[in-house]
Amino acid sequence: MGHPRTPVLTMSDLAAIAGLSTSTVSRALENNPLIALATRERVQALAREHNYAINPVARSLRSRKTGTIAVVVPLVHEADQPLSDPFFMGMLGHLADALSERGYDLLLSKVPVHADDWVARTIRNRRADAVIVIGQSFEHDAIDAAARDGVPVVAWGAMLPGQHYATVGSDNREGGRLAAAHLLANGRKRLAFLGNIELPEVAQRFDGFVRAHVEHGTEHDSSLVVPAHFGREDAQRASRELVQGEVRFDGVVAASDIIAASIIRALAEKGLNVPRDVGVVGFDDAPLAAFNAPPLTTIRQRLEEGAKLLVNLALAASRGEAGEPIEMPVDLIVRGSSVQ
Amino acid sequence: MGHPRTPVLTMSDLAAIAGLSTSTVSRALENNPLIALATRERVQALAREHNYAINPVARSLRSRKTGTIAVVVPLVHEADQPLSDPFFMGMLGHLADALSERGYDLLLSKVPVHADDWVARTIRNRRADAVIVIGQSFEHDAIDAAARDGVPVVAWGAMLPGQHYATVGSDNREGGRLAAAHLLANGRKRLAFLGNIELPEVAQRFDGFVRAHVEHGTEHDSSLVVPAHFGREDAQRASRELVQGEVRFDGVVAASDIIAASIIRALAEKGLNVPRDVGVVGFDDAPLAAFNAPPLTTIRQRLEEGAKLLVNLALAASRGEAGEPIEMPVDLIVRGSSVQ
DNA sequence: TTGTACGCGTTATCAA
DNA sequence: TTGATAACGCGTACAA
Repeated sequence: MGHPRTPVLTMSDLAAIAGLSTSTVSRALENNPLIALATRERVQALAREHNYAINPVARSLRSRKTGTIAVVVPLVHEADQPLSDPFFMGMLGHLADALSERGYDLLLSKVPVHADDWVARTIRNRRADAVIVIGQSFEHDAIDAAARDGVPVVAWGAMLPGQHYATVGSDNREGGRLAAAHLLANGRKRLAFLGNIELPEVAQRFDGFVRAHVEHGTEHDSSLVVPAHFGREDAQRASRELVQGEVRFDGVVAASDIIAASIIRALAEKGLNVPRDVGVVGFDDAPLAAFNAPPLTTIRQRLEEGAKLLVNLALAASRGEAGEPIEMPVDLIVRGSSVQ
Repeated sequence: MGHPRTPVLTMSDLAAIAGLSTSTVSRALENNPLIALATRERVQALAREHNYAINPVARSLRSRKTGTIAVVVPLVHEADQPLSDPFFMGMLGHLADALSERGYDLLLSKVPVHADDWVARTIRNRRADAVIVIGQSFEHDAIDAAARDGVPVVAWGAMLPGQHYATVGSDNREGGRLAAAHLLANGRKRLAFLGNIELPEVAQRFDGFVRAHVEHGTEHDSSLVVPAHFGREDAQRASRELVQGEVRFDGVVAASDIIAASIIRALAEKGLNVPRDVGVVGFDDAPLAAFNAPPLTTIRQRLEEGAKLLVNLALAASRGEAGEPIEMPVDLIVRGSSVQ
């Protein structure tokens, strides 16, 4: 380490080597047909030979494009480490794929929400051509304000009335409805809902949960609605709370697979069996869902497709084009946690 | 969207507003004590008021610092989506934390290995102040060459003789030894090893596996060494292969928790019970390990600490300072998959 | 088909 | 304590 450090070649160095002007070299490297084919090939060969790479920073300054998209993950609670949530991970991976396919880099930011207006600041810090926010969280207003201001920003999350930015998200209401309807159809009578309904997406899932009850001609017990954040620890805390409460239940709709796994574990600790005593439905269809004991019945979100759409919208936004919110269909995946 | 787009304020705009020169403003924003305190405060207030933010690109061009560290994840196989591996995700999350604590951004690249010299190219593309490679994979030579060339690069992975870059990694030999010794000590007689020993880290784990046999006065059966990549699909394929093979075994050391979960599942499909019929030890202590059925006995890697060390080394490297390879202790975590 | 000249927005050097 | 001026490395009108 700390070795030779070959002096970095600059474009004018390369021009000197080639006996050309920098403009010609610049155009040749871009394969600009204005330049004679022979010249282009010679310059490109020279560049390879001398290990020359365009300085992306200078290029950005001049062209006002960074070739980078920022992905920001709002952290709801300091303690949360949501990057460990399989949904975030999966989304991140697919975004990385979709972006690199388009030749873009991914700048990752985890930003503590409500730390003043850090989300807005991060968004405004034009270090990237556009910003993708994973999960509006409580930041809808900040994102919306930035978007109104002309910041190219899109988000994964719920479609909200009057929003000024494009979103891609699952049909959360349908997801919540499918989950609850499935349990009710299988003879479960008293369903609990585990999730933080202050988050727009979760609120919509809960809407669907309520609607399924209406459609089934029953009512849900609001004392069985327990707030649980996506973080593993809080999911465990909330699960224990629900299990140790006095209100009986025989079905649970959870806002994520992590939460579903937590409640199953908490039930087991109390000697209750899933699915015999309680049916559980998760959300996400995370990779772990199939491996859980028992395998999780869950609502599948189409992450890969969603990531591609988000990237499309983000790139469009970076060009100043508007985009329409997209709501993606979800699927109920029935596994062992809900049926015998 | 595509709205007003407030014209972006430049530093000289702000200077004009303040009635100062750009030099003074630049220094005032940096809180340079050369500038009168009153002036500094006035400028900073003005900046906030007008929503001014330094253009990071121009700043980089001039100062030759990007405030960004690149994290590259070599993809061994096109089909692999290693970002879904809990180890990578965890590492990434902790790196993001450690970097943002130091005020750095994280540029994420997934690079297809052996796509010519893409790793080297990415590394050389000074879009970041330093590069952290997660998992040397097969790229040791490329990384080493870049490092010899003066590229500030560090890696998570195995300590290899004569390397020119700093590494942080677990004591893989001890990990492999602990895992195998634990199974042997509990009466298992015939141990299989599931993992791709062409990867330096896995090779070292296998070394430890062999060593445990020697210490125990037994021999391992080389037909029970089955290559398995970290990807979920290949882990399942390899697990089925091992289970359907003719050679009997009563213990498995897996190179990751994902692989451990896969073999347990494959055994279950064949009607074999873990831990009764076969004892299984994983590697990583991923969050899912405790949730698996049965909960996984595993070798814990100290990710958070490792991430911090990697960041320290990367920043040191960006300053041209050398760093020493670090090998971190591992711990055997005994859970239900290895003992009754 | 190639070259000249300027500017992107900042920081560093030197002078005042 | 502040200001003038020159880079940083590249892209692009405009000229040749």
